Amino acid sequence: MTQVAENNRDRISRRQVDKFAERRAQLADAALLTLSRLGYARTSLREIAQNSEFSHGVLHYYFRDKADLIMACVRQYNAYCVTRYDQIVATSRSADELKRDFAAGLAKTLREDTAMHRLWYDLRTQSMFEQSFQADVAEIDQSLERMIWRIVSQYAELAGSPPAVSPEAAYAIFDGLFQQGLLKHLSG
Amino acid sequence: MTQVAENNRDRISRRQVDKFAERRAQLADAALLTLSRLGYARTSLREIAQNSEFSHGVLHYYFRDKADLIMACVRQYNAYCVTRYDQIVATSRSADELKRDFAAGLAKTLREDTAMHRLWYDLRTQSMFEQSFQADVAEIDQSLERMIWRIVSQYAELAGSPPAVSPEAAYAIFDGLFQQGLLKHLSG
DNA sequence: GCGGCGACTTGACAATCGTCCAGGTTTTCT
DNA sequence: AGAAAACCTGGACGATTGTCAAGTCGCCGC
Repeated sequence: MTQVAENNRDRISRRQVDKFAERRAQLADAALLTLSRLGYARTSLREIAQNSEFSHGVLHYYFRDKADLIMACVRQYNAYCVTRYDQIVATSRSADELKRDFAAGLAKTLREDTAMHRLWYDLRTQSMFEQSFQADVAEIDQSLERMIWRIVSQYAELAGSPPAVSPEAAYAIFDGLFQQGLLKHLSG
Repeated sequence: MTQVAENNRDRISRRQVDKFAERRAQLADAALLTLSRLGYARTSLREIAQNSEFSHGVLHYYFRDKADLIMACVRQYNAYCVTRYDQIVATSRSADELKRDFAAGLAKTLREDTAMHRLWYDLRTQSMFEQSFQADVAEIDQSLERMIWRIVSQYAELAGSPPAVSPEAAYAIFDGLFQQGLLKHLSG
């Protein structure tokens, strides 16, 4: 175990978790920005640091190695987008309204958070090659599936008929449509 | 223009296109193998050459640079998979048979060509970041869309009812389902 | 059989990568 | 205030990268 990791333990035991975790989150945010701009394959630790207000050395003070940083980014992304449509589900009064609001929400985030979405697809694809990413990516994928299922089941309830597909299929279908939309949007 | 590129011209004018193109294809094949094993982000030219029967220098003899090689790989992949299901479309006699055979074909290639499929998703995602990939990737995507549409429209004809969705949506849906299947298959 | 050209190898290059460390600065605690 | 811990910087390292030039081998026409 590295000295940094041991220091982390000490900090934790001394109730300085907050500051440490805050800076980790701040650095992970900066990393997310750079990653979404360049993609996983072209992002270096120095580039990440350059787009933050710190030097490149600090990254190994807060993260064990590059994989540790990337996974922190993935987890941060998770919190970032899971609850995005719960508001729509809660407030919609009819099936048509839900469908229209959800479609509008999808279109809006596809337009405004383009870079972040393509980063998600990038990292998910990386998990097909790098086993260490699989667990975290699968967790995010499942939470996205649950999010879609909340929409679909609420829609079915408002429409008065049971959903036609399984949660897995529903998520896969919406994801496929969204990904194609993203591809088309990025090429004009 | 590099000297290599000028040499290419000369070779072309001397009707030695065949040998040159053959070796290019052979090297692109070796590159596809390595790419599907490691993914775009972790594949180096030396690694590609090591998994072929040549040295690393030869790659710059047949390809302008790394991007040129990667794009040759993408184009090679195109020919590799576009006509995969045409046999099924041509021989199926009923809607149910078509559905069953197509599903079986999808499942089989998902199992047997796993690495190649994840490479396709990797390269398609890279095209979201690297503009130089966009044109070729979009062309493959469209040919895949046409392939799916041949299936869907044949199915609709056999079933005696018009297709329920557009070609773009049909492809996006099948692609989403296949990609989820691939993810699940790669994690167990 | 010999000169020249195409095909390929080898070694080197500058750049960049992740990682680590020595030291300086700031904060915290007594 | 002074000591100790925490935080951060900047440079250095070995490895690896894409690229390229010099050189070797073999084949074909003259």
